Amino acid sequence: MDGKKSSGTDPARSLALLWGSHTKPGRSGLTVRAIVDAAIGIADAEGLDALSMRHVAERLGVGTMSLYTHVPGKSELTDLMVDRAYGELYDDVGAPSAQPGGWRGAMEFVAVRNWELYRRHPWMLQIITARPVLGPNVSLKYEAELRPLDGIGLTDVEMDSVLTLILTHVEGTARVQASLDQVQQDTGMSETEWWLASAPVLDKVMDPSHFPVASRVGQAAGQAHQGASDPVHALTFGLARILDGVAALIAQR
Amino acid sequence: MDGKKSSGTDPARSLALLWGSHTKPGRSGLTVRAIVDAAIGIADAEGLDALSMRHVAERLGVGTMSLYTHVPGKSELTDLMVDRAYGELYDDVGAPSAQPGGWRGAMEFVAVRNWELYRRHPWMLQIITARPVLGPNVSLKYEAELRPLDGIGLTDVEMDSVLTLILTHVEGTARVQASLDQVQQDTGMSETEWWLASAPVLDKVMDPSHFPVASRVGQAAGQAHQGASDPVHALTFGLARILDGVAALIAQR
DNA sequence: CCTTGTCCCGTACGATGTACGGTACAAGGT
DNA sequence: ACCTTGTACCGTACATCGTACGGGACAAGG
Repeated sequence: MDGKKSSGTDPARSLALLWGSHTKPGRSGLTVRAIVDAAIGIADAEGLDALSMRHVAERLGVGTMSLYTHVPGKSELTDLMVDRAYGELYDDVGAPSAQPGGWRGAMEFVAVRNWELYRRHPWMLQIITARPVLGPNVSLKYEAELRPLDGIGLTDVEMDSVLTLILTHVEGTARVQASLDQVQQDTGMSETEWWLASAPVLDKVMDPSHFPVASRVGQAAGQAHQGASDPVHALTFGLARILDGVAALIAQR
Repeated sequence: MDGKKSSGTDPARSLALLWGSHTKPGRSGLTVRAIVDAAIGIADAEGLDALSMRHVAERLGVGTMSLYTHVPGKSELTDLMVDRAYGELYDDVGAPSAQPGGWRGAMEFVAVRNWELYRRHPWMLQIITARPVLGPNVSLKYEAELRPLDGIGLTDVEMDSVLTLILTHVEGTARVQASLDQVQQDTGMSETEWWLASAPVLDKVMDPSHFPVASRVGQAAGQAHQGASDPVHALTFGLARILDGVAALIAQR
């Protein structure tokens, strides 16, 4: 669910680029690595909307079209950015499984690490929705995150399902968090400010008697979270329920 | 996590538009309702990327800039589209709570209905990531989905948390499904075709001994799902775990 | 009949990704 | 040492986007 096609029509080309060497310089010293890092810098600082080929080229001091010598197009560039960013996740493939607290502790570690990564690079959430980027770092991440689930009574397919469930949950809540940050940055209004500006209009236009449960619960939740939504709470609450559910699955064997 | 700012800087204006009358025609017969419906038609048929103001105007046989008389900008238009689409969800506010199977049956019903809605209008997933669209239909949806959770031993805040958890899960899996469909449409390759095209390159470039668990589990999952991922399975598996977790929360009271 | 306000919309501007073709450099063969 | 060939670089151009601006035309109130 990103914008245009998420990658060129040729998977072989994309894969070769992802797994190939990114440090071989052209005659002006330009490398794939440098392009990707510049792009990540821009996306981190100014958001994915500000990421344009012209902008990247300008930052590198090269002509815009020179980028196309090293990267087939923008979608391949964003794929490269995603794989590179996922490389920040774990120092070691064994990091999650080395965590205390068994599989549950490991999965909480995985969730937190992913959450923090998405907070650092919120633009990732606008890209990864499409077909997974099968790069080297993504593969390593998959291995690292599966290992703690191995040998605890789940089938291979269930291991994949559980991991997918947890990662989908983290992505979903991180997406909400990122959106809140973005709206706040765009409008200059904090979550509570925006809510305060909306409240009088809502009161005038919306009759609470038509929404008895919604208005009661919305009031309580709004008060508790100091805003329309609290992604951090959603993350931890949801993760606890999910892990309880997985534990139940394991126990019933 | 959509593109630009998700709505104008003025919440009051957006809310007034959402809750206002959409059927009052201008002197050429143009209405907000007609604009929104035309936009939805385009997004359904050609995707959100094909949705442009020019395109909408052309379909309605009016000048492009005439749209701006009725709608402040494109982001407000997409907000209107979302609220309108959510109106399709339930015929009656009591529909979910009238479902058999208690709260669990009701929540399964809610999940399936949302899932089907997103399959019908996949473009919604590219919009709703930002701050919730506080329109009339969204409010009604919130009420309808909260009711089955009322009076089953959850606090008000927990009711909101549980619903958020379920909806986030459905959105996340629906997003994957939508992405798969989009990639398939863009490239003309089915999931399995794409995988077959990638496999030889991956074999050459990726050493399975470095990813023992990942390659074993990936193999098993790929075989079971006939592709890199199976969103329908992810939806049902995840929902079962989540509801088990919620049941555990209720039971421990 | 004139004034005023509102609706309609043509033109224009600054973006975007990238196709195309030209230029200039580095390496290999003689 | 010179020529050939391939490839890296990049300037220009095009189609597309959202929408700011201002002018023209119609409806209603005085």
